[in-house]
Amino acid sequence: MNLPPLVQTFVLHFGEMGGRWGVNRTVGQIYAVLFVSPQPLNADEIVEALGVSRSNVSMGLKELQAWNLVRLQHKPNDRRDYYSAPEDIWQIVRTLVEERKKREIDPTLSMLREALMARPESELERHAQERMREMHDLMDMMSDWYDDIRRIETERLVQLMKLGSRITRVLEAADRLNFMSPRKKKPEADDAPSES
Amino acid sequence: MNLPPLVQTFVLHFGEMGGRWGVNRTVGQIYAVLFVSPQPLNADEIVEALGVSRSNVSMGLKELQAWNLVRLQHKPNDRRDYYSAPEDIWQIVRTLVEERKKREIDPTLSMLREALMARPESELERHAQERMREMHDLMDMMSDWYDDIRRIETERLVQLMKLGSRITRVLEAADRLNFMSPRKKKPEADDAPSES
DNA sequence: CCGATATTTCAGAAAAATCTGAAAGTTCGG
DNA sequence: CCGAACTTTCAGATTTTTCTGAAATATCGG
Repeated sequence: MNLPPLVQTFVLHFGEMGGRWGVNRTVGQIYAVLFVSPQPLNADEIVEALGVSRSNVSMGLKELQAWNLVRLQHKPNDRRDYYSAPEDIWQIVRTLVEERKKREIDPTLSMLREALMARPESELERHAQERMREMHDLMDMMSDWYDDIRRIETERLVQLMKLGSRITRVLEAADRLNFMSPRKKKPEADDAPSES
Repeated sequence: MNLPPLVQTFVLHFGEMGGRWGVNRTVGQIYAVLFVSPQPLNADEIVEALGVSRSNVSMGLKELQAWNLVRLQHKPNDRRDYYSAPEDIWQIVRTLVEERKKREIDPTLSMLREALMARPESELERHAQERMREMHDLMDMMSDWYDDIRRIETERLVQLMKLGSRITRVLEAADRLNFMSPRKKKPEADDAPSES
């Protein structure tokens, strides 16, 4: 591997982490190199940087394209393909979340939906199905939530995150202002309208 | 494998998914079985259900304990260990997020912090470090955000999720009402944390 | 169409992970 | 302290995943 130590540590770490994130080590390393590179790189430059085989890089780039994590571009008078990671790191996060949802959540949701159609034949199955329903409902709600907030623009998202748990105070205000649809919250002990 | 078809599909699916989530197939399957089981199970019952070796189950259960995903309990007049998944599915989600953060985010953050200390020796390193800083800042913010919202109680979280993107409307109100006071800077590594 | 340049495919090699059975370890009542 | 009932450990077998080199395929300017 032919990289300055600073970059090498970063690349190796992403290689390791890649494993936990559903891609192999090489794919993780390729992405790390692209991420820190000031310009787009072609496949041979990546081979040079990482010291893995050309074919391995080719497969890795293909996988990164399947994940929508890299952009392919060309230089004038150069037939080679050049790849880069998006400038905007928030865009990267969005893509990552989107793709992981597509690969993990969506298939699980559809498996659960199928399972919930079946008619339980025993008490054991009845209980199992009950648990699956809980899981389905939770994931379904998260899925809806994601579909909703993914449309919020980045700056607003940052604002929300910085607000953190103080959001709940805002939520109390929301209750009072009836921002929320049908659900009604039980009022706290309040001195204004006391009966008995 | 000795399970009703309904449950079997669920268990096999979680075996597959387990791989993507940093645990092996057997661990995923064990958890699936515990999740749908009406009572706690002992190791031999799991062996029976999944048709894998006793030692494999033993290692799987050990790993699930390392993830804090199972509870160990005992029955009167029975020396065997009985395992169960928590009743509360939200508790399961919280644990999963907590542990995944611990294993993926935290190590990455500390690698990045290290890398940001180094002095860049070239333009290439300078740019790489710049990108790492972007990544660090984003992850750090998410980490702070998580530390903050994890303390919100479940019911409130559900309320927030149901609110979805309408939260931005509330946020506009927040701007006007000046809810956003200057945020307390998080304390640096300090081993004598004071009560909230 | 040719030859040069570039990329992809893929069968088998290499490496990594998972799983197993046997043995060792632990804990208990008596 | 013993033996029965359980659990854990671990070296090697098995399976799965990853990686490579060689061959095939594609694309371009001339």
